[in-house]
Amino acid sequence: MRFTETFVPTLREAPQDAELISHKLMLRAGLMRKMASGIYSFLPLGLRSLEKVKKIIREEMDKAGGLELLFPTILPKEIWVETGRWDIYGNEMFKLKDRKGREFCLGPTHEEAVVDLARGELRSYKELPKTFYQIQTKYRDEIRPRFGLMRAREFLMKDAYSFDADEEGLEKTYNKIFNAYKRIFKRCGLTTIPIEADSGAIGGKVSHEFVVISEKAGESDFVYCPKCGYAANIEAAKSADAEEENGEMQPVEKVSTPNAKTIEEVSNFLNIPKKKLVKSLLYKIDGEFVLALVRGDDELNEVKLKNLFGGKFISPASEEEVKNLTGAQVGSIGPVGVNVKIAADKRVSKMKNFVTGANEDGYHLINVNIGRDFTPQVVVDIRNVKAGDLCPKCGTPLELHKGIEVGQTFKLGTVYSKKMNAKFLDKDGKEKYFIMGCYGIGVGRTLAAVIEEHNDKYGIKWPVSVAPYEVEIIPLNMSDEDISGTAEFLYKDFEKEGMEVLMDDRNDVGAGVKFNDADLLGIPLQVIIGRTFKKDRKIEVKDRESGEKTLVKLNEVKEFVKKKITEKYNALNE
RNA sequence: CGGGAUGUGGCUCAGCUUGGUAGAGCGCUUGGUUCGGGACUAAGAGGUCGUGGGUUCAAAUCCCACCAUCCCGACCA
Repeated sequence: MRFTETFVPTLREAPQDAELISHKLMLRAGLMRKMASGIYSFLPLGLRSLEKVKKIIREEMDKAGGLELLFPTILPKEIWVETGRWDIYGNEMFKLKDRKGREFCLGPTHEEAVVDLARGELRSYKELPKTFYQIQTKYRDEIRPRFGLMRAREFLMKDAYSFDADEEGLEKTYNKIFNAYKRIFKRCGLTTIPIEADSGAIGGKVSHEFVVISEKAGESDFVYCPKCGYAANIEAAKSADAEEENGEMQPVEKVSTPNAKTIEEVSNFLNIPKKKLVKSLLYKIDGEFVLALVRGDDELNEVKLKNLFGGKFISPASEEEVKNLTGAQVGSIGPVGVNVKIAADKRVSKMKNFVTGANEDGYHLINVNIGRDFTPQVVVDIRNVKAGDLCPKCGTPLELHKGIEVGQTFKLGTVYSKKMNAKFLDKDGKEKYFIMGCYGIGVGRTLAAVIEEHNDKYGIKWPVSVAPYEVEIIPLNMSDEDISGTAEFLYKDFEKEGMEVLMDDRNDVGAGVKFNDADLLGIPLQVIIGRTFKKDRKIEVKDRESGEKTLVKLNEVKEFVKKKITEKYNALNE
C-alpha cells in the first residue's frame, strides 16, 4: 500500500482526553478515532491490526474444535427474562423497543442466545460435545468507559460456548480452549498469566482470567506467588491461614470511646494495635442483612461476601438501617447482642480478646471472644489478600499486581441450561441438562494491551503478527529519481513476494517527518533509501523493535527482509 | 451515581481575575527553495468561544440551568 493512497492521519500531539499510552498511540498513529465516549471508529491501519488478531483467534479456535457462527446483535427481552438477567444486567444493557413496543437489547454477551439455539437443535449425546464461537460487537453501557479500547461501550469480543454431556467432557473442552488461549495471546506477542478468578455475574464455578501485567493500565487486581506461580484475582485469592492466638479469655468490658469511630481512631484512643480490633460492617445482600467481621487491619472483599450467600446484589446498609438494626451509628456497631446473620472472616476466628463496637454510640467492648460473647453463622474467607500475605500453596510472601484482563474462561456447568430448560437425551435414555463452558476474549482490548506492552517514547513497536504491515519502505527523497525508482522497484518486488508492505511515497514531507511517522506507526521493519544508497548503493534496514540498523546491498534486501520477518513470526510461534 | 476537572479554528493551548478588537504554535491551501530525524519562505483559507437563558449600552469573560468529555471510586471482555 502506498502512503499517499491510504489514510493514515497521524497526530503530532495526542488529543487531550487520552490518558493511557496505548490510547494515545492508537489515536496518534491514526488507527482509530472516537465517535462518542467509549465508542470508536477503526481507521484502515487499525482495522488491519484488528483483523489480524481476529485471524489468529479464528485459527486457534478452529484448531481447538470451535465452530464459528454469528448471533444477532439485537436480542429479544424474553430469553433474558428466563435467566433473570434482564434485571441483573439492568442499566448495563442498551435496551430498545421496536415500533410495536416489543423490547430488545443490544447483546452484552450471548449465553442466552446460544442456549436458546442449543435447546432447539441439540437433542442427543451423540451430537456432543459442541463448541460454538463468534466474533461480534458487544454492547455494554459501562458505568464509566475509559482508557480508549480498554473499557469501551461498544467492543469486539470473541465469545465461545461449549456444550458437553458430562463433567469430564467439560474438563476436556475447557482445557482445550485454555490452551488455545495461551497460544492466541502468545502469537499476538502478549505475555499473559492465567489467574484463578471469580465467576462474577456470568455464574458458574471454575474460572480463569488471562491477564497482562500492567500496573498502569491494569484494572484487575491479582495476587501472584513468585515461587510456585499461584496467581488469582483479588476476588478469588486465598492466603495461608493466620496463626491461632493463645491466652486466657478475659472478661468483657465496656469502655468509653468518645468520637473514636474509625479503626484508626479507636486503635489510637485505646492504644491497642489495629490487628486486635474487629471491623464490623453491615451489608445488605439481596435485601437481607449480614454483619461482616474482618480484622482491623484487613479489608472486606464484597464479592467474596456476596458469593458466600449466593447473592446477586450487595451494598453497604444505609446509616438509617444500621441505626435501626443495631441501635448505634456506623463506627460503634459490633457483633455482640445483635439479631443479624454474622459472617466472620477466618482470621477473626483465630483472635482472642479483641475489640468491637458496643452497639452504643461512643462505646466499644474489649476482650470480646467468639463462642462466648457471640457466635457467627459462618466463618469464611471474606478479606482482601494483601501483598506480603503468605501463599496458600507454598507459604512464600505474595505479590500484588494489576493486570489487563484480555480473556476469561468459565466452567458454567448447568447454570444456564437449567434456567432455560436446555436438555439432551443421554446414553442411558434419560434427559440431562447440558454441561456448559463459556470463554471470552476482548479483541480490541487485546490490541490495546499489545500496544501497552510494545511501545517506546517514539511510538508503537508492533509484534509482526498483528502489525498493520510487515515492512515499510521509506524513500527519503521522492524527487530524486534514483531513490524513488529504487523504492518503486523494491515495493513491487516485495509485494510480488507476498509481503505486506507500506511505502511512504509522500513527496511533500521531509525526512524527519517520515522517520518520526515510521517510528510512531511501528511497522516492524523499515527499509530506508536515502543517503547511504546515494553514497554506496546500500540500503538501510532498521528493526523497529531492537533499533538495530543493517546496511544491505540492493540485490540482497528482499532476502534479508524476508528472513527477518520469518524470524519474527517464529519467535512468536515457538 | 458520588468526588474532581475541562469545554475557544482540525490538534495543543493562551485570552476570563479587572466585560468593549478572538489570538499563538502546529496542521491545511497556493507558489518558490529544500530533502537522513517533525525544514525555509511568501501569500491565503478556516472560529455559532459546548448549548440555552439571564445581568449589562456591551459577554469567550459575570450569574443560572443543561449537555458533553476526561480523571478518581462502585461495574466488567
